[in-house]
Amino acid sequence: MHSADRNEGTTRRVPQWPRAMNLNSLYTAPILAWYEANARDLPWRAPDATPWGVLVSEIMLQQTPVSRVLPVWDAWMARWPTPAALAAEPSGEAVRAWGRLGYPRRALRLHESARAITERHGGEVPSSHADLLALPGIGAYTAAAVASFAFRQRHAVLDTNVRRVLARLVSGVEYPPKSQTRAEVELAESLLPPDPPTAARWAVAAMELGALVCTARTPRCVDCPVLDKCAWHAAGRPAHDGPPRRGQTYAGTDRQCRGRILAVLRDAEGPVEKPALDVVWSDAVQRERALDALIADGLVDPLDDGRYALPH
DNA sequence: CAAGCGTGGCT
DNA sequence: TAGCCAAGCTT
Repeated sequence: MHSADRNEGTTRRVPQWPRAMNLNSLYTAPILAWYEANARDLPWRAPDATPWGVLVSEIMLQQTPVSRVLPVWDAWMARWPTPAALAAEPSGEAVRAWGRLGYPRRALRLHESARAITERHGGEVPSSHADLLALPGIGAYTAAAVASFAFRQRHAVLDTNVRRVLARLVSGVEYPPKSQTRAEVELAESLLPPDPPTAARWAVAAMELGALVCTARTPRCVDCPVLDKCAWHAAGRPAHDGPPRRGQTYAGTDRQCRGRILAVLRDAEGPVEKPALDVVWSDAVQRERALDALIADGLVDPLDDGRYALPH
């Protein structure tokens, strides 16, 4: 059993034929058609969604399921319909509105981004990949996603869904490598339709296929529009070989402790006394370490009077 | 570059 | 049930 397309090295297959003739239309046409019929009706995909709404959704969706993002996104956009509206508030309000989405540093960075957009970009979300990438909390994926979804530009939008789809469809393996490779980026770029609006459509369609059909655990291959072209399916859907892919325990970690401390501050109307934080975690050493880290991260503000609050 | 960073639903 | 997993980023 040889993996035909493992590469990772120097031998990179460069398409010798014109872009419009290469693999891409083979995969893109059926997936685009599938998307037209099966796309979820998400508010940040609505025709009247703003670039700011798209940006907010992308940050919230980092490592977080759509179902949990929806209500928070709705409330967020109602309260802060523009970057300037959010920028005018203390960062602690962003952290509070973030609720239980998790990874609350995202809220802080989104607030920082709102201020940067207001100050450096006249209040308009920038459209260039480079300008987006320069904003805090925005990496390669999110910059490409916003440029593509909000501004209909042509970018390889390579998230966990797309990486998995391409791993199966083209490479014939169940899961992509643990960390993104150059080869994956080149593959994704080679599949991009030439026309920017179509490329943008393809980007969201490939993601949606990964989210709804080509899922990590139990793929619904019977519903797949490119099953007949899928290398993984053709190979008999071989199981992932190699070391287990993850393993993040949560109970008892600093993360859980941080979460409990921050929850107290989110749910409080104003500053709280130290004992109110102490009761949420019995191990004092770990608790103090977590609190110090929260302060260092800017998520908690230690007041002069000894109380604690969400940041300004 | 591997590790750290929340939370909850699903199997 | 206890992992596995979810539109990643930063250091």
